[in-house]
Amino acid sequence: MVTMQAVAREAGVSQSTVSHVINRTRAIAPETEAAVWRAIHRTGYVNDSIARSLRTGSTQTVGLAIAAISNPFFAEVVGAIERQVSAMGRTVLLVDTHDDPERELMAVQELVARRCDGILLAPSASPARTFDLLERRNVPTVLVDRFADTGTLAADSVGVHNVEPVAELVDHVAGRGHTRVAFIAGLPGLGTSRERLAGFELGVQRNGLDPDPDLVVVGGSDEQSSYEAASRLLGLADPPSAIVAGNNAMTIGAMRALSDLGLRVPEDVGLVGFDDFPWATLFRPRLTVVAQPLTELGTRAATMLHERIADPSLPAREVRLPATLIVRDSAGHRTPDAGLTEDPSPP
Amino acid sequence: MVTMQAVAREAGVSQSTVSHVINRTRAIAPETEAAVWRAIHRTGYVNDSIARSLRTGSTQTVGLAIAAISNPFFAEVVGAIERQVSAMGRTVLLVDTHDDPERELMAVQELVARRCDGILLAPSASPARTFDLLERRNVPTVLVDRFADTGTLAADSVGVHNVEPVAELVDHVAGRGHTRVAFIAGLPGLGTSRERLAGFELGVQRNGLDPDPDLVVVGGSDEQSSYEAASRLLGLADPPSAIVAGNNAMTIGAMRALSDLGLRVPEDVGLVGFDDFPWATLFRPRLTVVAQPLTELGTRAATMLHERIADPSLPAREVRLPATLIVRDSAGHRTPDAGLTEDPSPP
DNA sequence: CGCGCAACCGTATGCGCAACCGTATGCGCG
DNA sequence: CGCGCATACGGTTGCGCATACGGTTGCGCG
Repeated sequence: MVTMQAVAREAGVSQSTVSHVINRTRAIAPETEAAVWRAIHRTGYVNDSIARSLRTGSTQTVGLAIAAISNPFFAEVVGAIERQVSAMGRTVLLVDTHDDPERELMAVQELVARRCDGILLAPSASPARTFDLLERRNVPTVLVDRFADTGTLAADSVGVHNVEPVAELVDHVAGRGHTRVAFIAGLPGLGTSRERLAGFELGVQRNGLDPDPDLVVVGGSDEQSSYEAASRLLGLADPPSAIVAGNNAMTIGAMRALSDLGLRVPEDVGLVGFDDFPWATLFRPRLTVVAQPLTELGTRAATMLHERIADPSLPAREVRLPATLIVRDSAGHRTPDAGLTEDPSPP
Repeated sequence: MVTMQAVAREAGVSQSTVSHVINRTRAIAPETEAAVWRAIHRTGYVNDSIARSLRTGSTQTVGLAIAAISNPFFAEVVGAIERQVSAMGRTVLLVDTHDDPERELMAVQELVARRCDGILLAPSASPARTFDLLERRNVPTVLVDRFADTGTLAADSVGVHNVEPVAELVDHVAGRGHTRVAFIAGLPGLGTSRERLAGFELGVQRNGLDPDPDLVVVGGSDEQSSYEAASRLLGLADPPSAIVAGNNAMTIGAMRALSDLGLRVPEDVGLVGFDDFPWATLFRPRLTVVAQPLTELGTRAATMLHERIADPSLPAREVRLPATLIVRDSAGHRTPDAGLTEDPSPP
């Protein structure tokens, strides 16, 4: 272990001078500084941030607690977060909550124990105890993607508008002539699930569609349970003519179910969903979806956390980014409507 | 900040007893232990791992240095790594190398400074200085995805076979009747680029295809430069009738180029690539590709690092996982061949 | 020539913890 | 009764660093 002591000995100065050279924290004679740098390079010294952290109380670290890192949706957000956090001089500690309140609590505990300067969290369905911990330990916190009732915890939130975009998805489907439209909802309790369901109900209402409660099923936010939900939907005595799915995995699940049932999209059943896909234009059918600004989501979250770390007394802020409807082919062609974003990619 | 001291005071014992209770590191009288735990819960104490790390010299942390976290390929690997690392009681520190030797060095320096117990690295094209650092600091290292000459650094490597699978890709294309087959190669210097190019050349040779050097172009491993490479290829006086792309992003780039040129796949030009896609079966055309076992890649890498941390004197090991050809439609239908994995998904 | 002040540098301390070492107590046994 | 040993616990140190504080120069100026 090459320590500052060793460098100091090598350079013929005291350990404190080495520290000051490294941190530019007081005036140093040019020759002295040069000697120190030379010694640093000769010895291959790397400043030990563990010791530094213990001393300063700051780890220059940000905790990122999310579920399903392998979901391409989160992947892009994570990428943007890493970029921004690192640009602001910190490092990302990555933990997976697996969308389970218990594991979320443990994950955040881990981050707290590691003295992260702040935490980026995509909260699970029951984040109360996690919020408790965060508040007791005064950890600057920013919620990503999902909104939640933070109680007395002063945390910022960054996400997209969910209600209106899903309603617009329903508008679009209705405009294509569908009247019995179903919704595959996400994991109950999640902010996004709640809001998107509300958006669906708003859309059903304002388009005068069939409000049959049988048309709303819980998809559990993942592909498998959505597959089952869609199968159930299509098994109804009076099945829907179109389906709205609450996120990307559920859209795929529904897609597979339709395919296994020998149903074509959009000829037999319309299918639209929340979340766009990388390379979505290569899909057949080309899915009509609501797309989120993933990169901005990550960047904004990181920036806001940065600000909150700098001033923890900041009032809680809520940022809603726009989610935009991307019209492609999967809702059918019956009544081409106008005024919407048409995807410019090749057929 | 509630420290061990505070807990000790609260419980009426010494700080050292609190430490021993927490770490189960010596016998404690049941009542004493209970009192300590009670004090811990009352005060909301969380063991400070910064201080512990300084003392023990182990951070229970693993550094993960890769490029382009937002690439779905790496996303799945990262997910698997996080799962495995966390299962083995450590936390992941995430840094992005951006595939640039300079930034890679800084990223690894960062990880070393944070005293990671070990490092998982997807090496850039010129990793020599990074390897130097790793060796000087004796950091247990495992290379992921890309193989590289580690010199005197005793690092393990985990990746897939590249040569034979790419050659099989060429076999397949040749079997479909193509004779002028082009290759879009990845960033020069990357182990994967080198090996896949070798695989292509092997395939060209053993199938007696046109060895025209103009048919091999550098795609830079990303979508944009592959787009340009593919455009150049199709602008040739005697253009290829099929293209093999070196990774997923380059396959997409080529796809877009063909599409913009008004060329259909596979009718006008055949296109196959390395790396499968999530939801690849929804693509039209359904791409024939070589798929990597991403989850196993991550899991194995994490496990091997674990073992190397436990015993740093382990000899360097190299693990090659199988990459399997998944035949779909994108190379054309001229001569259906047999004996290969047929993708079972719906047309 | 000597004082003051700036420029430069070293000494010493403590961050919170694990672990070494030492002490106290109780108990069995010769 | 006293020795030896096991059990239970506390005091103390030092991990590597940042930083408060103090010391030592050297130089300008009256």
